[in-house]
Amino acid sequence: MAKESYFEQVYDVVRCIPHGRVTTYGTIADFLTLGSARMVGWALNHSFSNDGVPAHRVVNRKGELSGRNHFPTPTMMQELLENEGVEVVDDKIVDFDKHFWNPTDEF
DNA sequence: AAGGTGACAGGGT
DNA sequence: TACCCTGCCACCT
Repeated sequence: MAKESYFEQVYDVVRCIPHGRVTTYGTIADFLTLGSARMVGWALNHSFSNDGVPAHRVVNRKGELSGRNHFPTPTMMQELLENEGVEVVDDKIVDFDKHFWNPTDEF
């Protein structure tokens, strides 16, 4: 089997994020033991080349929608989260750890 | 080949 | 879930 690229593995985990849940870059990086969270952020930057990747469910450790500027519209990320029942105020997720999801929880 | 960049994280203040 | 500084690793020019 061909070795998947770094971002391919990140997409695989992001696709496993349940509806209405969110996770952080560091959590994904730690789960994949790929190195640092910056790699995950860089990978999600190219996520638009691959549909089906709910990048809006991935935020930084502060629960802030740090990547909203990379969406077609900066407000789309917040709307998507609120649509899934995640309350967002001032570009930050309310009760972040309550909506937090860990990939190891699925395995 | 070398340096800069990036949707970050963690600890100290 | 403050704010500031440093470390982190792959990709691009």
